[in-house]
This record gives sequence, structure tokens and C-alpha cells, in this order.
Amino acid sequence: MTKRSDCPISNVLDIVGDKWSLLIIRDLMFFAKHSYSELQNSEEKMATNILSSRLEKLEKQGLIKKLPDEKDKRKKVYQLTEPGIDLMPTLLEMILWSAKHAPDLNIPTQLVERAQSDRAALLEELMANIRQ
Amino acid sequence: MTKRSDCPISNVLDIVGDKWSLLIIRDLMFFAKHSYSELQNSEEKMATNILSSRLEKLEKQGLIKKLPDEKDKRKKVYQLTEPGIDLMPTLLEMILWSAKHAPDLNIPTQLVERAQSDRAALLEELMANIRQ
DNA sequence: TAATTTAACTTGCATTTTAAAAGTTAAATG
DNA sequence: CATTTAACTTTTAAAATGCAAGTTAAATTA
Repeated sequence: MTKRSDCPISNVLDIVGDKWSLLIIRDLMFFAKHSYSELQNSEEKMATNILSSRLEKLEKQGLIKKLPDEKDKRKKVYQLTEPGIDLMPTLLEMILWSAKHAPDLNIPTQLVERAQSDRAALLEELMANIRQ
Repeated sequence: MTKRSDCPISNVLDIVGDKWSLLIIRDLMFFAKHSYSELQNSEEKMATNILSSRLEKLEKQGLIKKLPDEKDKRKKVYQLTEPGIDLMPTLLEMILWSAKHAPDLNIPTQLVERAQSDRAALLEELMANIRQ
């Protein structure tokens, strides 16, 4: 999406403001999915053409990078970049919002409790963990 | 949008995961816009039919409420509900992301600095301010 | 008080995006 | 060597979006 304004929120939405991009980020972030087929098999079952176009956009925007898989030449490895990893706080806040307002969902309770008691350290830990 | 999974992130995206909804929330939150025409005139210039359908959806989801304007009977007043106000931390994180990764935009510097030094209190203040 | 303007929409239609299904290509496996 | 797997691409239909114009009720102006 082309830039609509100089607003910082609008800017984020121009990059990941659709139904699917943040679910790809989620899968890379919380579920350690790194291949096309793993991403394709996530619970929400996104169409392959959409997955393909979103990966391309996210790569172009610098949120992920795509590397050849050394073990299996058919495969590609998708990884978060630093800007991608920096979306962690935003995603965490979405989880917390749902924990509060849609408590019937699959809420990662441990994470929520830790976020309430020890937010900064939790984030550091989660993000460091992805970088490793 | 119909519910795609029990994931808390997916849940938020089902509600506000499009190009426009969070800009409406932003305008109610940071720019004290409360009428249709004010929302319509925001920098990004959303089409009136889209604005109309998003307001309807946000109201149905309980993030905003629509009240008659007592002073001008032609007008409606749009207000954030508590669930809507609770999106503040998510929007703040988006601002912080852009402050870090797209520093050429219109970044509210005061807010960013305060978020870094005093996040919890800042959020309480901003949210209380909307409730008033 | 009649004419005009304003606010909040709705409608119609063209364009763009998304979704679903099937097809392609290269590499790995049996 | 045949089959399967992985990562796509293509096709076509359906849905969402964008733009322009139209509607209705209330307020303002002449």
C-alpha cells in the first residue's frame, strides 16, 4: 500500500494493516514457523497466493528476510529482521486486549500474567529469544 | 469479519484488521474528533461509504458508541467505549515502532519520550483523559 | 419564510483485492 | 524411475474498495 499520510499509525497500517500480515509475523514470532508450508498450515488457513504476496511485501518492507534452506534445496527459510522483531510489543498488546475483552479465546495465560507483573523484562526475553 | 480462529491476535484483526478502523480509533483517541464530518476530513480522506460501514462495524463490536448531538440535531457524536479506549496501548506501540523505524514521519516526540521514561503513567493519563 | 447550506449518510458502478481451486517446477524420497 | 513435497503461479469468481452523485433532515442565511 502506498503511503497515505505522515501519521505514524497510518504508516504501520500501510505496512501490516490487513487481515494476514500480522498473522505471518505472529507465526514467525511465537510459533517458530519458518517455511512456506508451515505458515500455510496455520490455523487460519490463508490462501497460497495471499501468503505469497504478503511474504513478498513483508520482505520488501524489510520486516522479514528469505534465505535458502541449506538442508533442503526446495525450501526457503523465513526469518524476522530487527524491525520485524520490534513488532513484538504491538502484538503483545493485542494479546492483552483480547485477554481482557475476549477471555473465551485461547489466551496464553502465563504470558499475560508475566506481562502484567514484569512487562519490560518479558519483552526483552521474548525478543532476545528470537534473535538468539 | 467472521472469526477465523481462537488466537487472540487473530481476534483483534477480525475486529480492526483493515486499513481504516484503527485510523478512526486514532482520531477519536488523539484528535478528539467526534462527528462524521470531522472523521471524514482526516488526512487520509477515507471514502464516505467506507467510513459509514466501519463506524457501523465498530459500534456493533462495542468499540464505539453513537449518540445524538444535543446541540445540533443533524449531528451524531461518536465516542470510544472502554474496550475502544483499551486499544490505546496497541496504538501507542505502533507510534513507537514508527518512531524507531520511520523517523521521518510526523512523530509526536513528547509522547515517545514520555513513553520511554514513564510508560505506565502516560497510558493511565491518556486513557483517563478520554474517559473524563 | 423561502432558498441555501450543512451533516450524515446511501446508491450505483468501475476498479482492485481476495479466495478457492488447479496447475507448474525443482528437488527429495521410496 | 515414479511419486511426493515445497514453493510457488495462474485462473476465475466473489467480495471489498473507491469515486461520484444523490438523498433527507436540520440549520442557517437572505
